[in-house]
Amino acid sequence: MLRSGMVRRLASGLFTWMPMGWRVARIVERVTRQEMERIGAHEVLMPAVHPAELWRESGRWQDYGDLLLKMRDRGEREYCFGPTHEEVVTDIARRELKSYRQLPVSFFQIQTKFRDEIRPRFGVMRAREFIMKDSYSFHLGEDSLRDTYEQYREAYSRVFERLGLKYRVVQADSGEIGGSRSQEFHVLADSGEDLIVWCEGDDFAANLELAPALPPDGERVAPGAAMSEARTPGMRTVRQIAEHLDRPLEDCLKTLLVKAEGGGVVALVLCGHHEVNELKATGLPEVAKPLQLANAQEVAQAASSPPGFVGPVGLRVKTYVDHAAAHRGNFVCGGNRRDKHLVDVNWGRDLPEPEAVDLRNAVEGDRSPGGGGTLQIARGIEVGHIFQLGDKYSRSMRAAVLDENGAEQPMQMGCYGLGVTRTVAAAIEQNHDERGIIWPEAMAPFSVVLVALNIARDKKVRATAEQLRESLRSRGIEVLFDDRDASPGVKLADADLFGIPHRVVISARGLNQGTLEYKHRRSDKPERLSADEATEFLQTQIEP
RNA sequence: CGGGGCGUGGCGCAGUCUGGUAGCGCACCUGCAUGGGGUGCAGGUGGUCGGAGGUUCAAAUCCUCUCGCCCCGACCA
Repeated sequence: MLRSGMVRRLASGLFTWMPMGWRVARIVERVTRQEMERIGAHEVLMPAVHPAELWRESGRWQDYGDLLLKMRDRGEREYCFGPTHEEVVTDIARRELKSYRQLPVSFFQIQTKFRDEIRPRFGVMRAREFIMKDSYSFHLGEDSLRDTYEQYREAYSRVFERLGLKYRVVQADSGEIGGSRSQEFHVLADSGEDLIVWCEGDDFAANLELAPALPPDGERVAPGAAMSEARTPGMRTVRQIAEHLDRPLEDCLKTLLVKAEGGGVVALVLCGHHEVNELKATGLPEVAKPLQLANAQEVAQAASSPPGFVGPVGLRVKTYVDHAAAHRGNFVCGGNRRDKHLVDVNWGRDLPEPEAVDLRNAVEGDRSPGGGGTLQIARGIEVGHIFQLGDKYSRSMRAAVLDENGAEQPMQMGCYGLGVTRTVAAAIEQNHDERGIIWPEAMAPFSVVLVALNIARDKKVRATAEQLRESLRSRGIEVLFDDRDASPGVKLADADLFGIPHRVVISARGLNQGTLEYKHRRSDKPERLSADEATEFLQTQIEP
């Protein structure tokens, strides 16, 4: 949808913002800036290029990995193009902030960042160079940090509210930036890269990777028929097994062997229809980080069978069982022998009671951890992320103030990012149809588009259109005036593509009856408008 | 990083296997017609065939090297 001329690609992950797109980006900037100022944050502009020594101090010269674009100047000094500004702002803070009386304080900037993404995709959504509003706050004590964090959460909510986007705030993993509590802001869109989970009945909302999957309610079904062996030649996936044995997928347990910390393997058992959650799995003490599947050799050694036929019965490695799998009775699982599975297996009868833990991704319909009902899942695009960093950077970079007792205390820090350019892309992903973009009123590059048909030849059309344009402009309404000498089809199709909310068509046909035609981008039935009252009418359409 | 694919007028592609005058659609320019959902007819402009080297009488085409881009994958038995 960005082919509408909003941006043009220069190279992988690099885009030029063309006039129409840039207007929208500036609207996002403006709204964001206003909300930042409203909570008392101070705008600054930090360098885009940072000296290596600063990043070595925080340890992230290494930790940030290949995402960091590194470079040298003529004197062979090392630099990076800033992907984020914790180091720089902490350096400012430790020079400028000496007393608790200067706190709390927060700074923000709207800056171009660069992250050397492994694989830039989805156009501007995951560009390498992008514009971000980033803020940093400094505090004495965690209470103050929490207060400011709350203010930012509300400010961000107001930004997305004002832009007219459907969004959700979810609990998030703080990843490599570090720190404790963090939340993400997601614009809901089917093309989103992230899965987010929430419950309408309570205030639970989280990124899928963090959402707990609760144990099922009720009693486990009682054991039935005795355990038996089934032939399953060449069947390596639970789906094939379920179909072959005519059992529901939930009843077919899969056993994943993953590499263990310091060698060997660990077994993870899940229901066939569930997926392992990497964050949860690597949270187990024995499991190696990052999560890696065992290779065929390791599988053969541990289970005396090829991959695909591994099961928990008689398996002599450390085994963790997901709550849902531990709750099943009379289930199917691998037989630890080539082409064999076991049927009607029961915990406590055919093998010991399992060590049940939360291993899987939550699925739609699961019980909410908030207790208010069941979970819903949707795709989202992460457009904002707020963190309580604590003293991670202030300690490693020695940024401290004196408290009221004259004792030196590392400052508590928060950081808050909002992707300006990504928000533009996300808005389009959320609001479009087969004809093009449908901008929310607040984000539209123009409020009104005037489509003057046959303007090159029809003097009356031109005069009326120009008059209307001036009259709208004088009232501060942003107008896009299509005075091209192009066929009606072209002009109308472009008007739809650009997604400007209010469209007025001026044509000879209408003018003969003294009327213009008005249509909202979301509606499909045009209405007639007397030429004289057009300005008034548009103003009332736009104001509310 | 691994696998696959593609680089030929501004854009999208054919031509490459089998070496021999570089082509098509769209866009652009000119003229005429048309004028409410990407309009028609006619005539035009525009190409170091990604780059370098090699084979050959002759290279977009064959060989070697190189650069760029796109897609998929990076583990869920």
